[in-house]
Amino acid sequence: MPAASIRARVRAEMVSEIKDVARSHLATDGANLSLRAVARDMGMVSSAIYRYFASRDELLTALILDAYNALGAAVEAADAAVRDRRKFRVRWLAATRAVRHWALANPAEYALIYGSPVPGYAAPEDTIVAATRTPAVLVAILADGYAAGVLASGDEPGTSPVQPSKAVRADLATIRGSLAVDLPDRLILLAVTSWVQLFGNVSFELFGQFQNTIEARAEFFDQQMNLMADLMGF
Amino acid sequence: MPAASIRARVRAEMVSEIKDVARSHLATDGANLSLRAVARDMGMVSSAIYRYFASRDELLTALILDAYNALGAAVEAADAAVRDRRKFRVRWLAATRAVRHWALANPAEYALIYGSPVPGYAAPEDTIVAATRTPAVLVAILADGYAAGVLASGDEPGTSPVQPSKAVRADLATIRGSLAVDLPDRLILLAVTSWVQLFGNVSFELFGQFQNTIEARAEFFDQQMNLMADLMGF
DNA sequence: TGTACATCAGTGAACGCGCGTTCACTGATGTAC
DNA sequence: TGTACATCAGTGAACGCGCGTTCACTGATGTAC
Repeated sequence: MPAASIRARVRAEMVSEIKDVARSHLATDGANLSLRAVARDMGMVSSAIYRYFASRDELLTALILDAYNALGAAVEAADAAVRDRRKFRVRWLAATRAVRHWALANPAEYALIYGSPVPGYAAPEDTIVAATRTPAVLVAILADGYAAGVLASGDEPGTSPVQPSKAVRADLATIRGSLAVDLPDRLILLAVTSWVQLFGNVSFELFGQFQNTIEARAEFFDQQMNLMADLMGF
Repeated sequence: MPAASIRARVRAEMVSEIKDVARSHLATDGANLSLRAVARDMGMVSSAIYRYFASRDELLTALILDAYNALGAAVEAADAAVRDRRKFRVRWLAATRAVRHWALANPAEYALIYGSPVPGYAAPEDTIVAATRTPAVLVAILADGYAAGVLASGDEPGTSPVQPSKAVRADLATIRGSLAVDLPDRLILLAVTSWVQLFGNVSFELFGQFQNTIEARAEFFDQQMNLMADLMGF
């Protein structure tokens, strides 16, 4: 192995060690991440960090990207682990539980990507792509169910009293396009609804809104996700 | 009027002016609220703030309390403004839209109460009471609908494929007790679901998750709230 | 109504701490001939 | 294989700034007799 790539490998290890330390700081300080504190923990002088990240914002961006990808990977793995691909409700529960478990295991990173935005920080475009990974899995499960003929398209009367307006249908079309799935409006709408319900539940649990109210958190979550599965028709 | 109460009134005005200035700072700095910056904006020396608030945390707590109460008051007023008390879907839409509008008008305060928790800050018990005001309105609308015989109790077969477990039913009983409403399990569950759906939508819109995805925000929100109304049976 | 005293609001300086970022530098590690 | 040079990682000091909180103090405003 040429010497140059050794240097590159050491460099990559340093980058990931800095991110690891920064992640552990997120847990206590939230998004008020301090470069100096990270450097201190690594036994370096604060200016040394600038060899690896051009600024605090760049480090934050890296952490946000990693978080989206870690969550996305966890959800993909959970769905992929379901042997019988035609058991759509099982896949749905596996994927949504993976979101909850990842969030509970990494609360600070979850807050970084799904909590209130960091003041004065604007996420670059890259993060938007990574953010799509998780919803893509959820929609794929729905699309598979629809393709298998399990889910009703909703054309029959009585399934959806309030029809989406033209503007909403345009948004649904955008989603259909960007995720490249062939689903009728009603199911895309339900997918978004379920997506909101999923993250709404996780955020409420993590951010303390369920305190003194919902104590059987795991069971309640399953109940909610089953309700959404009922709605979608799995 | 006795002189003492003049002093008390001036004092009260100062307290509310400090809170106003602090609120305007929340908008740019998020929860990293700086006492010194607030004092500067008021043309005072930073230590003067301590005549009115014992610490930064106490000021934050006051802002959180105010935010919960302002939101609660807005929602109560929106519901109360519906003349025909038996038009439950209209009341539901009025109340939920009030949440969204208040949040859009006061994004920083919304983030303060429904965003990621401020690191190192623990909300005292008082705030929990104020936090109940908004859900109380939502549940009251549901309870009125149920009392009027408009909503199905859900005892008939086929309405809810997955029954709540014993632990979840215990949580539902707690909610029934603390809000003092007489609703069957199924409707309390749907109330919580709708509550989560409501704030999930508002948070996603405010925290940027709908960027490049949902553009017809107001119409989409109405669509979602109508869907929940369908579910509840209004 | 007038005076002595107590309460209160706000000042200004200080303590002790933290931060992001820049810059000239030292050594070590790699590259080219 | 050996040497001259370039690249790179990390240092240490400094800039200029911010923060929450304490404390002794000055005046003004209220209270009690």
